[in-house]
Amino acid sequence: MGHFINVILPIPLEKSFTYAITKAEADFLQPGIRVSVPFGKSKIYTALVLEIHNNAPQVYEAKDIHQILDETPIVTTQQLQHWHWMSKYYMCTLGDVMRAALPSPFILESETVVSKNESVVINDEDLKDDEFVIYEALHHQSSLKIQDMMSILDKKNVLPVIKRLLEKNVISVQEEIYEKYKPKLIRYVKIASKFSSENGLKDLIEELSRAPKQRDVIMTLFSISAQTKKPVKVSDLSETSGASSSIIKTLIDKGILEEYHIQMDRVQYDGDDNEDSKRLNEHQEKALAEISKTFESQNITLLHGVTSSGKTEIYVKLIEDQLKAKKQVLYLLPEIALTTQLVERLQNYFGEQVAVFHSKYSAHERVEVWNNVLNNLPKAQVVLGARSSVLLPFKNLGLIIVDEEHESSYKQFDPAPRYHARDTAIVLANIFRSKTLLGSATPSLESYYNAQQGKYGLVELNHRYNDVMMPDIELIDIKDKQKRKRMQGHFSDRLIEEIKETLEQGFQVILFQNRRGFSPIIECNSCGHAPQCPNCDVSLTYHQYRGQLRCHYCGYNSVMPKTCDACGSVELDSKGFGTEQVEQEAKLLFPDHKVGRMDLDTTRGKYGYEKIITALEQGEIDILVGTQMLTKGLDFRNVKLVGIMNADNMLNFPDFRAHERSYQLMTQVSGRAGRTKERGKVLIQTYNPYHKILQQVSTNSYFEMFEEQLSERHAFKYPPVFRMIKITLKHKEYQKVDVGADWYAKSLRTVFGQYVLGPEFPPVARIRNQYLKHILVKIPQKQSLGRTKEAIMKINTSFLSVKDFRPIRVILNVDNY
DNA sequence: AGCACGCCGACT
DNA sequence: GTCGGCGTGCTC
Repeated sequence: MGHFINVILPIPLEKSFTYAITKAEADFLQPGIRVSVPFGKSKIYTALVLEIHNNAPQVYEAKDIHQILDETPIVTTQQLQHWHWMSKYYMCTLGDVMRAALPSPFILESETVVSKNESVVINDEDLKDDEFVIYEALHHQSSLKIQDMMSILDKKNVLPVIKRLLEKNVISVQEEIYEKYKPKLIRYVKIASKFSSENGLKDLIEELSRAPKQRDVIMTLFSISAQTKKPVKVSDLSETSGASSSIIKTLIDKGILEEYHIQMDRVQYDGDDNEDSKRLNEHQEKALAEISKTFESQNITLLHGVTSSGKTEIYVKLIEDQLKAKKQVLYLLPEIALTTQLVERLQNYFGEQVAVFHSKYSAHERVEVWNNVLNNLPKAQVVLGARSSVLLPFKNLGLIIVDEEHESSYKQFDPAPRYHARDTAIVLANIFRSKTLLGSATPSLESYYNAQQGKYGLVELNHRYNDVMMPDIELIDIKDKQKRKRMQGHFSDRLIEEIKETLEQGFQVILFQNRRGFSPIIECNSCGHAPQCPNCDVSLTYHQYRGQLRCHYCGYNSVMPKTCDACGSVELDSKGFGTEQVEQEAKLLFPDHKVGRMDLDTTRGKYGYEKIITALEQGEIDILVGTQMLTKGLDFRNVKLVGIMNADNMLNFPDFRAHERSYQLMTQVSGRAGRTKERGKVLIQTYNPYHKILQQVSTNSYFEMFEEQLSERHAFKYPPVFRMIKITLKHKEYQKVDVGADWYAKSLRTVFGQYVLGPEFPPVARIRNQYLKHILVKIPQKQSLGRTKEAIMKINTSFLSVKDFRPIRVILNVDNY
C-alpha cells in the first residue's frame, strides 16, 4: 500500500497537491508539519502537510517529497480549521492564508546555485563574453547564486547563459534551500581555564605587563564577573573596558580568553516586577460585572465606553482572570495604537507574560513570538498584537479582546487573504469555545447593530475615568468667518484665540487635518493645468518639505516645477491644504512655541511614532499637527485643546461610510482633549455647521447617529443591513477592463439582478499604470452567503476561461468595508 | 505565483 | 541572423 500526503503550497492555487512518501515518513508526519517538495521543473517549495492517506492519485504519478522540515507540527489543528474558514469566507486559497500566517523564515524557497565543473578543461575561445565572465568569476568564488550572476552581468535574464554553460559542461547547478531563521547568538567570554586559578591569573597579569591595554581588559573582565557572577557579554566587556573588539580578538586568538555563545531571544522584556492592577471605580466595576454576566449567555460582547472611560483597566481585570485559569489571551489593537505607551502599561501589570506582535517586527522576531505562542510558554500568555496576530498558533486561548473595534485598519485590503481581524478573531474564539470582547468609544455600525439584534451582548460605560468631563465641542462656521475676513490662512480667529489661551496656561494643542503634504493640487493660474502622476489618474500633491510633487498612490515624485509645464506661466496656485501647510501656518502664528507634525511622512522607521509621542509627552512640542494617526487611543495628559481644521473633506468623501467614519474620527480626536481634571475644548472648523453629523459629534450623541445612519443603510441597501462583495478587475489596458467588467457584471446580473452595482470606474481609475473597474454585489440578509459565493466563483471560472479575459486580474473582496 | 516554452520585432 | 519581449499553459 502506498503512502501519500496532501499539502498546501504557499501560492494562490485552488488545489492541494499530493506527494508520495515512505511508510516511515507516513508514521512520522502529522498535519501541520512542513516538508520541502519539488514543484514544477526545478523549484523546491515549502509545503504544509494537510493530511496523510493511502489514496494514490489516478491520473498522474505523485512525486516524492524532498525533505521533512519539522520534528513536530508548527501549525496547530485549530489553525488549519481556522485557515479553511478564512479561505472559504474570504474567497481566497489556502495558500494565500498560509503565506499570510507563517512568518517568512518558515517559508523557504530553493535557490539555484551554480558551481564550476573542476574536471573539465575549458578552451577559453569556446566561451562567449558573458559566459567567460561567469567562468572567471567562478575561479574566485566557488559558487554563484542567480542574484550574483545578475549583478555580475548586469542583466535581468541570466538563464540562457546558464543553459549554454551547462551544455558546454562548464558548470553544474544545484537547488539549495537555506534555513532562513538563525537563533540570535550572544557572544560571551571567559578567562581560559588554565589561567583561571589564582596563580594562573597572577602569571597572566605579569605576562601582559607590556601590553597594558590587554591587561586592562583582563582586569575589567575579572571585576565584572566578580560583581555580577554571571556570564560576561563581549559587548559589555568592550564597553566597560573601553577596549576595541580587535584587542579582545587578540586575547581570544592568544588563547587567553575563551569565546562562547548562548542563544537569546530577540524580543526581551527586562522590566521591573509586576504592578498590581488598579482598583476599578464603581462604573468600571459595574461594566465588568455586566460583561461577565453577558458572557454567560453570549460568546461576543461589545463594550461601548466613552473616550477616556478606562476600558483598558477592565481588560486588565479580564486578562487576570484568564491567566489565573492558565489560558492564553489575545489582545488585538490597530497597528498604530500599538505604541510603547500601551505595551509598557500592560507589561507593568503582566510583566514578561506579555508578547508583542506587529508589522514593524523583523521576520526573526516574529518567528520567536510564533514559537513562544505555539509552545504555550509563560512569556506568551498575553499576546498584544495587530491584525496578523489572529493568525498565531494559540494552544489554549481563553479570551480575545478587540480594542478600537471600529478601526478600519483591521481589514486587510491588498494581498489576499482580505480578512477582517475582528471577524476572524470571533471565529478563532469559537474554535476554542472562548469569548470575544469588542471595545470602542465609537462602535462600528455593524457591531452595534449586531448587539441591538441580540447577536452580541452590549455593555455601556458612559462615565469618564475620575469623572473628567467630556470636552466642550464648538463648531466654527468658516464660511461666515471668511466673509467677515476673520481668517488667517486656515485658522479662524476663534481657533487662534483658544490656542493662545491654552498655550498661555501651559497646556498643549493638537491640530487635526486629515490630509498629508502641503496642498493636494497645484494648479496653473493662466491655463488651469495641474500636474498629474504619470502612472495614476490623480493630481500630484505638493510636499513643501522636500520641494517635491508626490503621488500618494504609487509613490512617484518629481521636483516641484517653477513654471507651468503646459504654458510656462510662473503663477502656480495651490488648492486645498494638508498637514504641512497647517504646520507652517502654525509656526508663523505662534513663533514662540514649538510645532510638531505627525503623519505618514514623519513617522517612517521603526521608532518614528515613538519619537514624536515622547517629544509631546515631555513637553518638547506645544502644538502637534497630524492626520488620523493622532486618534489612536493615545493618552496625552497635557493636551487641553483639539482643533479640527476642516471637517468637510471627510464628510464629503464618496463612500457610504463617510458619515460614520467622520463621526468616529472626530469623536476620537476630541477624546484626546482634557484627559485630566481640566475640561478639554474642541473646535471644529467647517463650512457647514448644521451638518447632522457635526451636531451629533458636538452633543456626543452616538445612538442618534447610529439610528440615523442605520436607516440610511436600510434605504440604500448597505451594510450592516446588506452584505457586500466587491469585485475589482485590473489590467493595464483600459479597453480590456472595460469590456471584461461589462461581461462580468452582465453574468452576475443574470443571477443577482438588481443587487449588482456597476461596473464603475473608481474615482482614481488608474493606479500604477493599471486600470481598475469595480462591481459590487449586495447580499440581502435572507440570501445565503455561502451560495452567493459559490455562484460568484462559478461566474469567475467561466470569466477566466474566456481567452480574451485571461490576463485580467480579478480581485474578490468580501465585506469590503 | 513562478517558470518554461514558443512565437514575433530591433539590434549586432 | 540572434536577443529578448511577453502571451500561454502547467505545476502533484
